[in-house]
Amino acid sequence: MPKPHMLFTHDNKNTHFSPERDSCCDSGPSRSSSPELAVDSRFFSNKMFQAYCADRETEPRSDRSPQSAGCGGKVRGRADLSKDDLQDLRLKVNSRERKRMHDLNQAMDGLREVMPYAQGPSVRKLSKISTLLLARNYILMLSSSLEEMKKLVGDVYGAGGSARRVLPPASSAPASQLPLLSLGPALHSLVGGASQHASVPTVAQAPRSPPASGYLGFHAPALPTLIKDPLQHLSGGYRHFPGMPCPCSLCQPLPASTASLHSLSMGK
DNA sequence: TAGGCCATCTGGTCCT
DNA sequence: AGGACCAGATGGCCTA
Repeated sequence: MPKPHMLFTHDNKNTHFSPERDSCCDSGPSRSSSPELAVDSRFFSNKMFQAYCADRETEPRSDRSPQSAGCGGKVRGRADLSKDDLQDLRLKVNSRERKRMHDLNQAMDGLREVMPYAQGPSVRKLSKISTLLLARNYILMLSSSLEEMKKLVGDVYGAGGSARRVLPPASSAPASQLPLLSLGPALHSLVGGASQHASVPTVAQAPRSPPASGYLGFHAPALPTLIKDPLQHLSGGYRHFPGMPCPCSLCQPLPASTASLHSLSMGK
């Protein structure tokens, strides 16, 4: 016997049926990371949908005032609402919550798009937690690179050199092409499993690389699954990006200035 | 088959 | 009062 709310869902990975979709407050699917909401014909023949319909049909509708039903203004307290009205309210709330989560997923997709990680149909999508952790390290790395760049420019100008002819404009290089000095280990540990679909063969990690938890900047208990096996990335490949410095630990040693950043703990 | 990840529902809380 | 936000619960899909 499924929970009541489960009557409204069907195969949430591939197809969805949501009675709430009829709500006037629904603004339509906004999700890109999850399947579009669609009515699956199979649902109309299964027991879940029949149970849902039977449930609604058996409810008395005479007490359904036009003011309290649907998205109309509510004039009664929640305790005074009929069963039908409560259900309508519940569907409305569910619809809003679903849309909110879809928007959140869309933002997550937007974040994935700007992450220096191989993307494509054959590559498994980064999980949410991996995306967030990777994004954090990416920001730290970019900040560190920027500081180093400033220091370098300062040194060059301080020495009276002709930096203008040597150094490209700061804005000429996209952020994704800045040196990924310390992102490699984090990438390896975060996407070790996901990158198994990548075409690049497995690479061995340099022995100097610190444990993944240290690079990720979070403590082990916070994410036991991700760091369950710090060397898990050894079994996965990493896709090198053309025209982009390789972030993997083999190609890029970890500078001290960046390493210090990774000792920061991630606050909750 | 267990575990990870996810979408969804739900009730509570806070804010406008 | 209504909406946003959050966390817990639940069940489905996928992978090792």
